[in-house]
Amino acid sequence: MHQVDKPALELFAERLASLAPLKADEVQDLAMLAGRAMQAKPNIDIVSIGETVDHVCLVVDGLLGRFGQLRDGSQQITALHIPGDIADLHSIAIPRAASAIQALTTTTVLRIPHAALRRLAASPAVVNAFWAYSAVDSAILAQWAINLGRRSAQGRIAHFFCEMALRMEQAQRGTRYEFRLDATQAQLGDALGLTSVHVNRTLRALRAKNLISLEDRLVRIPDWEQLKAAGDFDSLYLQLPEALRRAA
Amino acid sequence: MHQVDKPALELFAERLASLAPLKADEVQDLAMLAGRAMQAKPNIDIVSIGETVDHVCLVVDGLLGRFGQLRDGSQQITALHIPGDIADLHSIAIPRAASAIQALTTTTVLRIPHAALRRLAASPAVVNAFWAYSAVDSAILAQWAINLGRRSAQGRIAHFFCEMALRMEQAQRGTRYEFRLDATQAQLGDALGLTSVHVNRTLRALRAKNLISLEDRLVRIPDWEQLKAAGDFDSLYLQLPEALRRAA
DNA sequence: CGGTTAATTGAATGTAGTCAATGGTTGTGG
DNA sequence: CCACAACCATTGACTACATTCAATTAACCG
Repeated sequence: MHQVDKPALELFAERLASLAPLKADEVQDLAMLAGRAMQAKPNIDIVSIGETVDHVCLVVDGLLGRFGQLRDGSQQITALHIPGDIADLHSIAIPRAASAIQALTTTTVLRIPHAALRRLAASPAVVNAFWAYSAVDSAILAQWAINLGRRSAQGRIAHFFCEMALRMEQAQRGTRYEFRLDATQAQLGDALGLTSVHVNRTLRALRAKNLISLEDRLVRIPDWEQLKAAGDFDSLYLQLPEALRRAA
Repeated sequence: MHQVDKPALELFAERLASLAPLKADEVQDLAMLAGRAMQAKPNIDIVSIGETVDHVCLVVDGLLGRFGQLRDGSQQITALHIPGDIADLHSIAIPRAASAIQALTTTTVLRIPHAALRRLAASPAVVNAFWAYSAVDSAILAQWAINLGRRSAQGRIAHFFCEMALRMEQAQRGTRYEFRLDATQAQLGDALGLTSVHVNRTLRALRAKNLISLEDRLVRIPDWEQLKAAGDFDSLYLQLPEALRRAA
């Protein structure tokens, strides 16, 4: 029997509460938001660049990415979103999308209307929580940029896995030592600014050093401290709640 | 006689107003915010990673950068801020800094207390404008990541100059065809994820193609359309006001 | 006038990209 | 049930873009 995951919306509400003080009933209201569920297939825009949206995308199950596409056909993933994340909460503040959103694997998305969120945002505490959530998203993006700009392939992948490990743990989709990452090596390349070939070779090198093990999309981290060192990773930017921050 | 620039704080207030509807008196209040002015010298943290700040940094004159520093001493600039920008407005939502802030050249900074901004943020319209401002900052960061991850050195620099050109024009510090960028080639390298040597060679190549001309930190763009093409640049993400968007 | 900082150039090196081929797995329709 | 297609991971050989190391020149400053 498969254990039932905590509802994504509840995860989201709790994360907001961990970033800014919210009253119990505000958290309640957030966790009870309604929306339209949909299945998203890979390689199809859920949101396209330039589109003006009137809803946000909550990841219920699967993996969503924000994509920048180049004229020559290559693309760069600028953010990855796991269950409990809202991929474009900022669209409330700026409804015109500057980057596309696509699923990496078949993904269940809950589309929540801006209108509903704006109603809750009448409370100053809630707007502040929304803003703080966006700010963390932005801090993650800054680390992404540092990763792309200044780290070697091995360091990049190590840092990336460290981040995903902690986020997965926070989302209760595994632990930092073992979690499932449903992306192809080509998609990892798009996230890391590498080619799929080089991702493959670099993963092999990391496996050889016993920094990670990876079979069938299941990532295992035998020695957290060593991987952290290899990726020059510091979890500060994730703004983890006290409870999760131990030894992160 | 040097023409007097429009006050940075006024620029900031106007930009907020262009991102979200604000009442005239709200714009007034924003433009009259008080703070403590300071001179910032290059290579010294104005804000350090992990620090909890109680004020934001408005650039009055000069150039500020957000820095990520790596263990090995290399660093990646994740954002550049010109007069009229607040480099860390998000610190109101998340006071603990995830990246350092430094000046690239001697820079005049106005430190405005969070408390003063929070007072104005009592108005829902103002919080929304703050959030929207942060969201644009984040969209710029996403393009930065795309630049670092997927563009060639020439494309990167071309894209970067296009962005700075339009932002300078918006800040009334030059035009998109000619503006002053007070950064060394090593600093450009830190922004672009390249070494100073390669920045130098790539600039030479761009000059040879007549895409830019550059002497004494003055950037000239003889053919805007050509540079746009070289950098695969689309200004959408900058959310420019109607008036500036022509042919951008 | 040294001393520092920045730009520029050359030569050698190295990391990651490109092109290409193979094998494994899955899914599907005849 | 098998043949075929599609997708993904893996590997090899070659290439190319960017880094590293090093040296020179120019500009500026105390």
